[in-house]
Amino acid sequence: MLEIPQDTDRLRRLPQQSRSQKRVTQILEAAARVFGKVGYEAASTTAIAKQAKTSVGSLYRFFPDKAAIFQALASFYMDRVREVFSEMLGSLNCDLPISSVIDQIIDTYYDDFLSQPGFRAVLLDYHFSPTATAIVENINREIEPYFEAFFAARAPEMEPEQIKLISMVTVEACCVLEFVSSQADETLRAKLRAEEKKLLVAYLKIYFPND
Amino acid sequence: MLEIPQDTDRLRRLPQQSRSQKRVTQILEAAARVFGKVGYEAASTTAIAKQAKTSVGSLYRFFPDKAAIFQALASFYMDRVREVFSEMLGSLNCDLPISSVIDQIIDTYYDDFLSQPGFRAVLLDYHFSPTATAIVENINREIEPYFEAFFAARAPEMEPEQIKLISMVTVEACCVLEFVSSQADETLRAKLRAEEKKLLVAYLKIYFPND
Amino acid sequence: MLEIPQDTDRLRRLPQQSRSQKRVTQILEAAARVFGKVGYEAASTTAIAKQAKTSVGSLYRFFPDKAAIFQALASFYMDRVREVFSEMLGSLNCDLPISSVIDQIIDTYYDDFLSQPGFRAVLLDYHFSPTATAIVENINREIEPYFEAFFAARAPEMEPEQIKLISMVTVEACCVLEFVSSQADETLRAKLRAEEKKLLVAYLKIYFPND
Amino acid sequence: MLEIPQDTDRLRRLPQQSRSQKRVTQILEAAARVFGKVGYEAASTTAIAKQAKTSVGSLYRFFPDKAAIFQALASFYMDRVREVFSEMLGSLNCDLPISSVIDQIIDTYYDDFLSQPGFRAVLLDYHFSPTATAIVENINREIEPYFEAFFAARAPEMEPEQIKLISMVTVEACCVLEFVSSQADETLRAKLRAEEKKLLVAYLKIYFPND
DNA sequence: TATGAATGAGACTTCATTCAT
DNA sequence: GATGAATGAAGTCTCATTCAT
Repeated sequence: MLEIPQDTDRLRRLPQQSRSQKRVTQILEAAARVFGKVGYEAASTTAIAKQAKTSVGSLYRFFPDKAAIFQALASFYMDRVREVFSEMLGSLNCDLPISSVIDQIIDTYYDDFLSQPGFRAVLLDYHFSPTATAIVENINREIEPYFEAFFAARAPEMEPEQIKLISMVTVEACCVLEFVSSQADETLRAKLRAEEKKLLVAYLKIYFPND
Repeated sequence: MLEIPQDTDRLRRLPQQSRSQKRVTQILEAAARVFGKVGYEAASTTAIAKQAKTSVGSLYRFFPDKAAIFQALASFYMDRVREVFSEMLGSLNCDLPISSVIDQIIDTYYDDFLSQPGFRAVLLDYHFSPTATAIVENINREIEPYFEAFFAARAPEMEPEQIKLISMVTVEACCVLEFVSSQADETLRAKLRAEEKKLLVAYLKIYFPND
Repeated sequence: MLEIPQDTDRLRRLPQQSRSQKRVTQILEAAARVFGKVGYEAASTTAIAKQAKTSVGSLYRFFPDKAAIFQALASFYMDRVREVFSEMLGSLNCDLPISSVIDQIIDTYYDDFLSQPGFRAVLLDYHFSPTATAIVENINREIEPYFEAFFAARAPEMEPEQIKLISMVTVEACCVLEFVSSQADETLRAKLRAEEKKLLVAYLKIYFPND
Repeated sequence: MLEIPQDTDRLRRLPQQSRSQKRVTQILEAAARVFGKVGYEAASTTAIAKQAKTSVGSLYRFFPDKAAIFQALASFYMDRVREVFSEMLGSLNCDLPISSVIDQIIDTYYDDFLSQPGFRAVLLDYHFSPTATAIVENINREIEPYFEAFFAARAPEMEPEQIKLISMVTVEACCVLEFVSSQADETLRAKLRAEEKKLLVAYLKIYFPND
C-alpha cells in the first residue's frame, strides 16, 4: 500500500503527474526493488534502469549519481514514515489502552514499511554504505519524537530522559521481527507479529501499568 | 574475548597452530575488520590481505573466492555462538530465575558477539549478498534450539510449537538494541541494554510467570 | 569585424536572412565559442545548442553531426580568409614596400582571424580530430596562392618552386606568435606582433632586397 | 633518438630498468603515440593500454588517471628539453656565428622533439584540455631562459626586456614549420627547414649584426 | 518546425582472480 | 609456498544522436 507508485492514495495528491514525475517514480520503485534485493553496493544503475524500463541515460537525467537515488528513496520513506506516524499517534484517542495502540502501530509499520524490501534496504545499508551513512539520518530516529509525545501524554510526571529511553526501545522493538520473519511463511509471520505485540505491550506495562 | 585472534584461550588450546592455521586466522580477523567497516560488497580482497599482512595470493591459497572468506567468517561465528550458547544454557541452574538467565545471556551475546563489527557484518549482509544468503544459514537459527531446550525444561507441558515461537522471538529480541546502540555512547548503551533485558523478561513472564 | 554574427556588413548584404540562415549563423557562432574554449572533442553538442539559444534537435536539423559543425565553421573561416586575403593582396599597390604589406597583412590576420578563439580551435584541432583532419583542408594552404601571386609579381624571374616555398614560410610565420601571445597581456602582445613583423620582413628582404 | 624507449642513450643511464620502469616506459611511449594521433581528449585509456601491449588494469597501477599519463608525458618532455637545451646552449663556443647556432638548435629541436607526435600533442593540447592546461607549463617557456642567457652573452649592453622579447620570438619561431611540415614529404620538409633557419637568422641579424 | 527527453554505445576506473617469479 | 603484477569483466557515468510531442 505504501509502494511508491503513482496510484497510491497518498501520492495521488500531487496535482497531476507530469512525465518526469512518473519517470522519477518508476526509477525509485525500481531502485526500491533492486536495493531491496541485493543491497546498495551490489545494485547496479543499469539493473535499476532496466527494472524501471528505462535506460541508464534517463536515470542519470534525474539523479546525479547512484547515491542520489538511494538518498531520494530514503527521503521518500522518511517522509512517509513521518506522515504516517504523526497522523497515527496524533489522532489516537487518549483513552485507548496501550495494547490497542501498539497493535495498530505495529500493524501499520509492518504493512506499510517493513514489508517493503526497499525500506529494509535503506534500514540495513544505513550501517555500511559510507554515502548512505552520511546521507540518511537513521529513519527510526524520526519516529521517536512521536512516541515521546505520546508517552509524555500518558505519564506527565515521568522524566523526559526516561521517556526518551522507552521511546527508543519501543521503536527499535518494532523492527525486531522484521529480520526473523523476512523468510518466514505467511502463517508464521502472523504468529510472530502477534508475539511481538505481546513483547512490546508487556514491556510498556511496566511503565504504564494502568493503560 | 571472542575476537578471532590466535591468542584466544580457545584457540591456543590447539596443540600448536600450524603456519597455515595461523594464516587463516589472520585472514579471518582481517576480514572481520574489513567486512565490519564497509560491508561485504565494498570490502576488497586486497584490503583484507593487507589487513592480514599477507598478499592476495596467499589469501587465495586458503579461500577460493571472496564469498568463501565471508562464509568461513560466518561459520566461525556460528561455531562460537553454538559453543557459547550451548555451554551457557546447558550449564544453567534450572532454579535460576528467568531474569538472571536473560541477564547473563544478553550480556554474553552483546559482549562476545554483537559488539564485534565482523559479527554485525555477517548479520546484516546475510540479507543481501546473494552469495552470502545462499551460503550462510541464519546464525540466529543456530541459537534457537538451545532456547527451546531451556524453555521446554521450564514448561514441559507447553506445546513444542509454542516453545519454538517464544524461542524465535527471544533470539530476535536479543538483537534489538544492536541497531540502536551502534552509534550511541557508552552510557546510553548501558541504559539501553538494561531496558532490553526488561523488555525480554516482561515478555517471558507471560509464559513463565513463576520463574 | 569578422565575428560570424548576422549583423556583419558582409552578411547583412544578403537580401534578407531567412530564418534558417539566421539559425545556422547562431549555431556557428556558438560553436566557435565552445570549440574555442574547450576544443573539438570536449565540446558537447548540447553546450553548443545552449550557447546558440536553440535545442539540440534544431542543431541537428541543420548539421548531420558534430563533425559537420566543425567543418562548416572551418569552411566559413576559409571563405573569409580567402575573401580577405584575395582582396588585400589583390588591391595592393605594387609599389608599396614589402614591410608595409607585411604590416597590413599581419595586422589583418591577427585582428580578424587569430584573435578569434573559434579560428584558433579550427587551426589546432585540425591536427587531431580524425574527422576534422579528414574534412578540413589546411586553412593556411588557402592563403598561399595569394602570396604566390603577390611574390611572383615582385620577382617575375624567380622559380615558381622557390616562390611556393617562400609563400609557405610566410604564411606559417604569420601564425608564429599566435601561440605565444595567447596568454600574454595586451602590451606584450603588441610588442610580440611588432617583432613578428620584423622577423618576416627580415626574411623576405633576403629574396626581395629592393622592396 | 629522443623517443622514450629504454634503449636511448639518455635513459640508459638509469642503473637497470626494473620491470615496473619498463612498463611505465611502454605506457608512456604508447601514450605519446595515441595522444599524438588523436589528441588528449579523443585518446582512450584502453587504446593506450593496447598500444602498450598491456591491460588497462596495468596502466592504472602506474597512473591514477588519464590526466596523470598526460602529465607524466609532458614532464618527461620538459625534462628532455631542459637537458638538451641547457647542454647545447651552455656548451656553445661563443665565437660561433649565430647562423651555426641556429642551425644546430633547429636541427636538434626538430629531430629530437617536434618530429615526435607525442611532443606535438603536448604542445597542442596545452591550449585546450582543462586538465592539461592546469598541469603543463608551456614547454616553450622552459626553453626561453637558455636563449636569454645566450643572447645576453652576445650583447651584454642590451636591455633585459629586449632580450626576453627576442628569446620569446626565437623560441616560437622554432615551431613555425612544425605545423606546415607535419604532412609534407621528406624533401619538402628539408627545404622548409632550411628556410626556417634563414628566417630566424635574418631576424637575429637585426640585433646581432656582427655575429 | 522546434523541443528536449530518451537511448545506449563507449569512456574511465575498480577489483576479483590468476600466475609468473 | 609467498608475492604482487597483470588481466579484463563489469560498474558508473557522459554525450552524440534520435524521435515523440
